[in-house]
Amino acid sequence: MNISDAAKECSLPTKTIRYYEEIGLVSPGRLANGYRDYDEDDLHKLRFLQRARGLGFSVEDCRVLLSLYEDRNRASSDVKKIAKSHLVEIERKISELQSLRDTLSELVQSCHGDDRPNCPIINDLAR
Amino acid sequence: MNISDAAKECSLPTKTIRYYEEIGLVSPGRLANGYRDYDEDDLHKLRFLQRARGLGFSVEDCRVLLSLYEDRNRASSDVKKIAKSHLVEIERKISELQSLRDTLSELVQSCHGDDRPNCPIINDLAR
DNA sequence: ATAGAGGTTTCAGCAACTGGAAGGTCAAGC
DNA sequence: GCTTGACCTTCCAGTTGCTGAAACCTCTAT
Repeated sequence: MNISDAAKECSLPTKTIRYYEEIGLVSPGRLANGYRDYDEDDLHKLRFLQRARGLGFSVEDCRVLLSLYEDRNRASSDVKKIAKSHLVEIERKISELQSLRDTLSELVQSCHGDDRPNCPIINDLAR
Repeated sequence: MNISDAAKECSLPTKTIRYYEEIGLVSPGRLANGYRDYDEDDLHKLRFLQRARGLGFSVEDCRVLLSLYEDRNRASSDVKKIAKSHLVEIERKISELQSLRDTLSELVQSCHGDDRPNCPIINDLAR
């Protein structure tokens, strides 16, 4: 299967797929004309990457997850460890953003937003 | 005031301060020896940037906010518009992360995390 | 023969810094 | 006067995860 069909199949841009190859995540075979040729195994990995990235795992996490995915004997605790620490990261980000939102939304609400120059938002930033 | 004192004063790394100068956000004077020399005005701007970046405004937002900050006649609605759209962005990110967290936390919970190879997380990613 | 829709590589750029190298400057201590 | 160490300077490269564009090759259809 050529790259654009693989792209459709896995919901990834061709650019991204080539990039994943460049950094050693997927290595499709090549046809006589030099075109990349994706088999079922490659497609599986690409779908795996698409899902894992979609869940916010870093590319380096994905590299490890892929190798665990390919290792029929890995312990589920190895996978769980990565997922858990990613989860902690996500939760940290959420609460950080929530406190940002609270501060910012107070500022926005206190600003009348009219033609006059007085602005509590700017005042706060400049304080 | 030299750069490292300014850095302490504004809670910013010197590298960042030089970077802000490079992209035209702050332009301190120079001493005879070539050292940067920050006056109160520069420090105000740096503190402003520190706060605004801390609130998650992009550097380009900060550029606009700074110019509004310096414009004694700007309308508060100009500021409010930027802050509001930033707020929307933050709220979008929060709910995105929340749904990520929900999915991931289900997966993590369903994985027993022991020595055995069977792993619902990997299974899900590979599906 | 040619047009166009694919494919290939390589380089540059995005955001917002951060690290490091190579070198100039300054104050203190001997 | 000299050295040491802590500053300062500039410039270049790297980070993350792609994305755009240029220059070129290949295949298919007309």
